[in-house]
Amino acid sequence: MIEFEILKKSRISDARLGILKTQHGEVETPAFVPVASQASVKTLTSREAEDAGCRILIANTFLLHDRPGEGIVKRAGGLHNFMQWPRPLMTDSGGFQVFSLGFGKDLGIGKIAARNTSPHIKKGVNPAAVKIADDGAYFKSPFDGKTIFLGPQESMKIQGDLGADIIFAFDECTPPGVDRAYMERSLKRTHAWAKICLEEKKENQAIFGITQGSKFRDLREKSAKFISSLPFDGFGIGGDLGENKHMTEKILFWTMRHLNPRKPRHLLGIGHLDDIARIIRRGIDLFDCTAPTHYARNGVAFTSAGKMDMRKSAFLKDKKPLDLKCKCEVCGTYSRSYLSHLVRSGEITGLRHLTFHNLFYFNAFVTGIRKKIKNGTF
RNA sequence: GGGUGUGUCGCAUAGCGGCAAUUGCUCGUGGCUGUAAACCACGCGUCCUAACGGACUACGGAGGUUCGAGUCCUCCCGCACCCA
Repeated sequence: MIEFEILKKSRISDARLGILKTQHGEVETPAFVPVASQASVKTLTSREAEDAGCRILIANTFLLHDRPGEGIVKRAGGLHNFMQWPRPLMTDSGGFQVFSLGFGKDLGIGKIAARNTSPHIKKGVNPAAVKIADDGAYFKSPFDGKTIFLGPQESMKIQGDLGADIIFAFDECTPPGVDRAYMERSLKRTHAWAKICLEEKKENQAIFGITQGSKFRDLREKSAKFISSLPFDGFGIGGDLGENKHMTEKILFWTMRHLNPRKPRHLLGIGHLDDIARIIRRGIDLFDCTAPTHYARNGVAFTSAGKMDMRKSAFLKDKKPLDLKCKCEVCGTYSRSYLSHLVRSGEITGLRHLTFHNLFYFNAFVTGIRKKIKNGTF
């Protein structure tokens, strides 16, 4: 199981400094949780992920269930052994795929939608490739089209077999644009599933319950209160987060004060650089995001000088290191020119270098914030 | 010297006489927040238009046939292969 110790609370914000203790070691919080959906931080070895400062990763139930299947992982001795990652691990429940393979795919939107956010998704409407029912979600696999059913029981069984230190309850991650009636019904399901997850999960695993509610204040509050009333080991804040960052902050504000303050809070799927300070100030302890790894593979580096698109030919003539202030191996070794060349040539090593740097940069960024909380300036 | 092919927008390709012309790559621009993502979208002859759209110039070169030619014919040039 886990223990969560809060070492310090900020006086100038809701930020807190803590230590999350698991059977596979400790994580200083606030912490960034890099995404290793298919039991891999794409392009990196597990050792390299550690070298880039990663201390905890999150893998994905739906994807690992689809392939290779949790049985393979279980027989390998669990996820830690399978991927040779000795440190703490989380698994997401598959709830995100209810969204990403469903309305997310249909509408071409993310969790924070800049458009199409009027409440136009009505109760009873289902996305094309996911049918959401009271007992769970019927997915059409994006890989071979076969039907995959995932409900709270299934998710707990799979996550039990995968064997991460911390698992998440199975929820419906709603898209931006659900109307109130849709959200009310969805919340009933997510809450019912939360209780089932608590009953079904393995004893030696910690479980975080997930709050939902879209952008409806009373539903966000209701969900936070309900999930907090259950014996979860921590909380995930999920679902769509409004049409802009201002709304995201409001949603966080409505939610956070109803969550048991002694338990860790994980903001699911949010963590662009300009979000990180804000959400930590709101009291978030953990957050995962695909941005650093995903952008890296699309040629973009995050640096102290801002986002840098290494696909641009202009960088071919730039002999400076990627980030002049970064202490990572990549910045200490290679020029922008070389990295740009690798990216433009489609060399996989270029994607590795950017992934390594981006993770190092994100982790260092959060380490910097922890220091500031420690010395009282954050 | 003889024969058979073949030359299309940077490269590679498609193209029953109605075509600014297919597709892939390159190139350019934009996007990516619990990863369906080393991906996706758009653009890629020139000029005009806010836009629908329009005008010009284009399929090795020069002629020709035709209402109309990248597509057919003749000659020339380049390339490939085969026979001497």
